[in-house]
Amino acid sequence: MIAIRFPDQSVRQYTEGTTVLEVAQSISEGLARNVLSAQFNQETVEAATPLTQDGDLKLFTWKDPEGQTAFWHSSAHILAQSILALYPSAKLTIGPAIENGFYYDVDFGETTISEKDLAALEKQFLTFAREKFAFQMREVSKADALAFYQNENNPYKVELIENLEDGTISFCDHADFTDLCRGGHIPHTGFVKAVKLLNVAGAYWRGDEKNPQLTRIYGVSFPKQKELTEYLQRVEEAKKRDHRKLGKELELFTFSQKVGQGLPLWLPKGAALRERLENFLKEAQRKAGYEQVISPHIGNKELYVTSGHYEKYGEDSFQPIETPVDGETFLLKPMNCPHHCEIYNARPWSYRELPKRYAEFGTVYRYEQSGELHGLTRVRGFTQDDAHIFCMPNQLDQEFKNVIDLVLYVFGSLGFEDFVAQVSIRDPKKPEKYIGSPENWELAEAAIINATKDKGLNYVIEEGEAAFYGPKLDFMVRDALGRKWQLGTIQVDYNLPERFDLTYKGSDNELHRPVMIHRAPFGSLERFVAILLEHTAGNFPLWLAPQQVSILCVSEKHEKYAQKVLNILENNEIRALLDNRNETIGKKIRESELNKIPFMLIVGEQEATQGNISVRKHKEGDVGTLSVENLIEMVQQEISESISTFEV
RNA sequence: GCCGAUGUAGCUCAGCUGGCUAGAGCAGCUGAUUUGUAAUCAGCAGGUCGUGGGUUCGAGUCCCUCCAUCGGCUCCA
Repeated sequence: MIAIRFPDQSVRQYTEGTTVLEVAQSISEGLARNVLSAQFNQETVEAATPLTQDGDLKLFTWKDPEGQTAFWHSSAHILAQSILALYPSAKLTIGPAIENGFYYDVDFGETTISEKDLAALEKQFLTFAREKFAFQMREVSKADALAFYQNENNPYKVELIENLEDGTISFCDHADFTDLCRGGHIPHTGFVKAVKLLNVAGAYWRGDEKNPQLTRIYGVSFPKQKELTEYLQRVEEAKKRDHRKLGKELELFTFSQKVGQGLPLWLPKGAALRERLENFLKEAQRKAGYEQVISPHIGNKELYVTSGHYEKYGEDSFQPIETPVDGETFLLKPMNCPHHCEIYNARPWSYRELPKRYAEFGTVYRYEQSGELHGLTRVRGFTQDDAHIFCMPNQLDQEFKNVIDLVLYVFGSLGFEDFVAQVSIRDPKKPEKYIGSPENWELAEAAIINATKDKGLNYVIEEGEAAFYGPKLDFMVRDALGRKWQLGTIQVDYNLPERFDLTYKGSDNELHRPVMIHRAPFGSLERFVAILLEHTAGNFPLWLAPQQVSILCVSEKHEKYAQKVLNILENNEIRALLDNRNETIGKKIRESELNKIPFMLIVGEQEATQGNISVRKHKEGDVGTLSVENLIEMVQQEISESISTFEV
């Protein structure tokens, strides 16, 4: 007999060799029907796995992330089987479960696969799924595994197996289909009742641009048709919050082919919104001891040679600007740091004067590859809410933590609670990507991790995500479709101070090297506005709304009174607009609602005589008749509730 | 940059396998109407069908080039 302990700490006895599924059956038939996968003593096991020793067992259903992973992983197997059924000469590579579904990377040789081909694959997929083929794991020797794929003439699987240890290799069979696999399947294919193959994309073998490009087929599957329908509806809903769509509808920004791709044009409402964000941050930074500086949009090539940016990005940048006579070379400013280093270098500093905190809304230009441009989130010209802090090494920890506070204040004020703090460090396998000494890198990485820990932030460490000059703490936020974007960033840099020979005179009367913190709470105004749009669906907090109030005249007769109301609001710093067009009140309300204007004031005969206004709130409807003074209080109250001041 | 898809009026879209002067709604303009909580009515105007080439008696429709956009990959100082 073996003793199996469950997550609720209860223990049951079973005969040795009882399978996971049988254990589930002993608890309830319903559970047994729904078990997708399991964990035994921290290891992933399958429903058919016999248990041969005492241990902890966790059973996963569709409600558990582990259950979904097994479900989608298994779906990838069915997809691969379907691909081979329809394209016998296709070569399979890898096909994992992902956050929302699964994919399979396939070398189709000369055949091109397009989205038109997915319907046939889906049909084949469901045919196989309905057969209820059981997934069965088996151990294979490395030699046998290699022989199997050499026989299939599949160099990709051969390469994968060559990198595996003999004795750790397993295959998974279902029906007559076999795949190299570590395990973690649902009991049989019949659990998959609905599938949608979403799109095809090119993906480089092993994620390396130099390797051949494979065809990736993305899909998502569910235990019930209804869940698939709901999923697709959610995606459709999310698309309505696409910042590109909202930006156009709300007249915030636009793009022009004549101006150039990736170069946003801010319309008046968008520019005003952006200006308010800038002022909001400027005010907080003023309190936090920052000083505003201004630097030009171009810089001498030597500046970027010194910083190391030229060597790293020169070839892939906008190409140099040559002057007509002197033969000098300038570059469009791709980042502000070198300029700020030279501002620091404008005079000698005493340790008594540090830290220096130079802030600038600096517009920079980067030649992003055309395929990478994406609305406002990835552009070729954008404005960073940049600042550089020059401090003594013993001030680094406190300065870094102060910046964390500032970023958290900014995120909190704008409702970004769902961020991931990501510590971006070097890729240990690619030291050639980074400048500076390993000792300084270790100092910088330790500084970030310690400060982040001390602040009690939950964080994840991502290797290979550091900047070439230093590690970062990045604040990642998702867009409407769940894609992650870096907004806020804080970076520790020991390298640029050396390259620019930055110094301060210490109490010992010797010259010392300051440490530099690069930081941008928004990241860039463009990307921040984009993500803010997707989060709010254009319903900005009142203090940010391009237009806070619209005054709607019932008829042109009441225009004079409406004008008076408008003047009072404007005198109280409320952004209001008068709609005195010859249209019905219903139409004016409809348009104000569509424009997501927070307050609508209906002004007609009654209001003009009584000297009050009828108030309607966006998405909420009629809130009754108020005096103008009460309305002003209401607006001011809502503003002060939605934004707090920054306390140092 | 690479893989796949898309591109018709300011916006959202229709236009079947190539065949009359390319359609609709909204927005715009003109006029009527002077309106009470999500679209008043009528009329008018608006398109070199992304660009350049080709096939054809004939191209919005088929083929190629380029450009832009969308979904991925790679990249992101």
